[in-house]
Amino acid sequence: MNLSPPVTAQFKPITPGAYLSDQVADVLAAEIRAGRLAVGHKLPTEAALVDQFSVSRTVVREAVSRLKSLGLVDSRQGSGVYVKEVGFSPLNFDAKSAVSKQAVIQMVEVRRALEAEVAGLAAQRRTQADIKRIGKSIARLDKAVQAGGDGVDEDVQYHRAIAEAARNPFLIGTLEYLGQFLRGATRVTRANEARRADFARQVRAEHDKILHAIEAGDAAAARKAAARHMDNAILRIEQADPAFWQQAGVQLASPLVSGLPPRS
Amino acid sequence: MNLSPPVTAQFKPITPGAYLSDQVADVLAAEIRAGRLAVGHKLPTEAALVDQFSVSRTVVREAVSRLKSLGLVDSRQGSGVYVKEVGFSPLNFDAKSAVSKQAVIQMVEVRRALEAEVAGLAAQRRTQADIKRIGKSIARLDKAVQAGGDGVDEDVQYHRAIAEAARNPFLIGTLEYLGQFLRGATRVTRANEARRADFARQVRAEHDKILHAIEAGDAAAARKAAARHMDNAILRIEQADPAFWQQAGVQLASPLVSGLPPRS
DNA sequence: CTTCTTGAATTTGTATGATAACCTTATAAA
DNA sequence: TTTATAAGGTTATCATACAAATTCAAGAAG
Repeated sequence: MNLSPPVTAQFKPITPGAYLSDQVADVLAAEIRAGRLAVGHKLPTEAALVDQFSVSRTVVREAVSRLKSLGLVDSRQGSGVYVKEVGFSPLNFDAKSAVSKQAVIQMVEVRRALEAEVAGLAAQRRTQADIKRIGKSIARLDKAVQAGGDGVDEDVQYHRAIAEAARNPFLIGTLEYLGQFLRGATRVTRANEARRADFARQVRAEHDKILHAIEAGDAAAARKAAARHMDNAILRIEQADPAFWQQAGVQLASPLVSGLPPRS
Repeated sequence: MNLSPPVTAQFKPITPGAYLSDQVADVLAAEIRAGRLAVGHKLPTEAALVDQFSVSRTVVREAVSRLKSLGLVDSRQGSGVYVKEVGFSPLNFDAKSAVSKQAVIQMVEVRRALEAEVAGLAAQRRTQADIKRIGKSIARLDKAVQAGGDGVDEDVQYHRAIAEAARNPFLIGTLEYLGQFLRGATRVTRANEARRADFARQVRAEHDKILHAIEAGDAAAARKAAARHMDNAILRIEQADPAFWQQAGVQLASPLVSGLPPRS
């Protein structure tokens, strides 16, 4: 019957001092990565782990919970916790890369490809509700701009609304990932636009053009409009305040003091 | 005094059906990523969260525990839970996604966008050395096919050679990331191609067309050819052996590369 | 003998209460 | 002003109980 668990002996010093759940989670994660708990196999039951580690069930459960969020295991109520097919190495650009102008432009090149695809798919798959959402997001952007805001958040919302119309979670995910790095640059370029009414009008026109192409179901036009929008974004970045590319570097390069929370 | 917490109102439907801790963790993670819980700020206390979500403290603690392992927060006993300086959260598609036909097609849609961009940029930026490398990779692919191999590795090399000509490390990185998930599907489609000489010829012609457009410096043609190549890939996937979509899960195991977020 | 049902045992999910360890703040004392 | 001390708040851990889902074996039905 008990053919699965390699019976992980008693692997534990578990010293007090550090959090117990951390220690248990680390030990279990190490066991899995070392292959001593092979994929598909069942972990010892919570009760067994409680015994082996001499900790409470609370600690064991929190540890397992963390393994779950690390993607190392899956739990099935009534059955057990199983080692998952170990995931793929995640995509993780160097955060420092995000601060050079060249890197930002390169990332926008990636985004240009994705935004064009998203717009094209959205044109093919959009519903009336999608159109409405996108239109509303443009309205919100206008409102924010007129109120004197930079409209960064609204701009993100606008692009997200289009992405959702494309019905492709991987496109959405990848774009959001890129968005993390481009947020700073977006803020600068939008601030730039705010200073120049012609820029603002141009951006507004670009947004409208994309929406209309999507509404018309014209995938080719939507792709072209979205790509154009990103091309212009690159131009606007290149014209942005050069000072940004210094100060931003400093701000992001500062060694984070993950220890203490800021006293505001 | 209580100047920090943005008092996250009551943000919750929390429907039963899925695990409560998952839902709470998702909501909190979304709040943080959306910036409504700014960095350095303190999360509501466990007691407050219990009230707001109407769940037990067990659930809240497991949810917070998962946020910790995601690197979104840090907790300090006796003080509270604080939103951490969010490093950029890596892109990490669910590995399970790689085995459904629909998901694979959606990923190829992402890849279509990127391959088109890559081809276009390569056409603009290629050097003679690039052309030579790409041509060689095609030759290697031919050789592998004639030798009876599936040519998966050579196919990857071919696409990588083009990507390098685009001179954009982020494009390369994103494509390689996707490649992890699509490797299994690629193997099947190529096996499919190997069985049908007309398919093999078609693929070979597509590869040549991309290369020639890049060589000619015709970005538009290169984009179109690459997109076409991916469109056909989707068609070939749809015609692939349906049995694959059941068994596929088994062979996806890959050596994991310490995907753990840095621990303090 | 095979197949299906049923029910007990197992296992994870959730709820609740209690205690310990640690932190923050206010107050009192020097 | 500075330092101690006390009080309360907050997270960490432990313990217990029940709910929900699964597993498995015994037994009934064919």
